[in-house]
Amino acid sequence: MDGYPSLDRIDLKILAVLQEDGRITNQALAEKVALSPSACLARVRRLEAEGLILGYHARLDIERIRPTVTVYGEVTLKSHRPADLLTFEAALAEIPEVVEAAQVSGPFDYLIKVVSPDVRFWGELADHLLQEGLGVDKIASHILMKDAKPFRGAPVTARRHPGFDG
Amino acid sequence: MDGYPSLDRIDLKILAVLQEDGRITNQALAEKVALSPSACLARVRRLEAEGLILGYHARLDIERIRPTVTVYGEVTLKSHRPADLLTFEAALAEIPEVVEAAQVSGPFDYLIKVVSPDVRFWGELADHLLQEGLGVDKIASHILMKDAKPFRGAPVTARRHPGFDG
DNA sequence: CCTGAAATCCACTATTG
DNA sequence: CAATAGTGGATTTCAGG
Repeated sequence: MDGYPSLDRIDLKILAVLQEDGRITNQALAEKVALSPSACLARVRRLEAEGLILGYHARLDIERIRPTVTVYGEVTLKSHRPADLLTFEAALAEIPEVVEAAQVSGPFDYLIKVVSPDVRFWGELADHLLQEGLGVDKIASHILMKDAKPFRGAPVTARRHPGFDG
Repeated sequence: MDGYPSLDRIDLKILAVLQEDGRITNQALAEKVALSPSACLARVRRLEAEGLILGYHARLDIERIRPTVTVYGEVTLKSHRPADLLTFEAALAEIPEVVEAAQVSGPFDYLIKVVSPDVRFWGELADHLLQEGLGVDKIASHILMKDAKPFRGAPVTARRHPGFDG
């Protein structure tokens, strides 16, 4: 459990810019953060090596690529022993349609996001999760009706108080 | 409401590769899909223009950049008139800590994901959402304990049946 | 729609401050 | 740690099929 790496204003700016435009050229990035290209590239490589940048990805409009039903599942397990949690997580890792999974506090244990071709597929997937000795007690599901705010990144710098003024 | 664009095997491969590695060079991409660099680039530009590729982003480990508490909020509105939904969604769009929001079916109306510096911030944000004439009835929240499977993209091609064999 | 060539631009590595 | 300059390689455009 080590602390936070020491990041100066330039590092944070680089992270913010790359999160917004992952394909910006190093030259343009260097200009935005007021650094020479070589110094900028060295910082980017350092941020990658430190694991603060985990990867670069194209964001796709999957619903326009093929028919899709996205479902959020609230999964409750029968047991909360660490080994059982890991077994369940390992199973999720093997299912490509489970695109995201979070262990959460509250009345259920995991919130999972599933991108399936139709509702039947989700039904079969839920059945599998309930049957295959994964210790799943129950699953409540919510179908995504509208992607009101697609994920585009988290704020790199924290505000102290929320506000609707920005 | 138009149908799906006609995408051949190469287009789907390009989308899959770029989703996995958004910073791959056009040359390497062209090689992977067995096309010349110029033909490959033309396809990528077409996919971008058609809106199937919405953007490119670095994926950051925000929890290692700064202290973070991620919360899922289940938001119930008082009214479900389209105008009220849009008002609420517009408010969410203005709050950078709300990193994702989905309108869903079921006993609540929106599932929102919030990245806040601490729990107090989330409390204040929830209070604001409940007070400011946005028509919010109630919010149930779940704190993220462990990011069991971070989002890295959705499968570009659909399977017919789920299975744990891959 | 593709290929292939030509020109521009960029990434990356010394080298130096 | 950062700036500068140079080279190899990539991006991008365009002519041609």
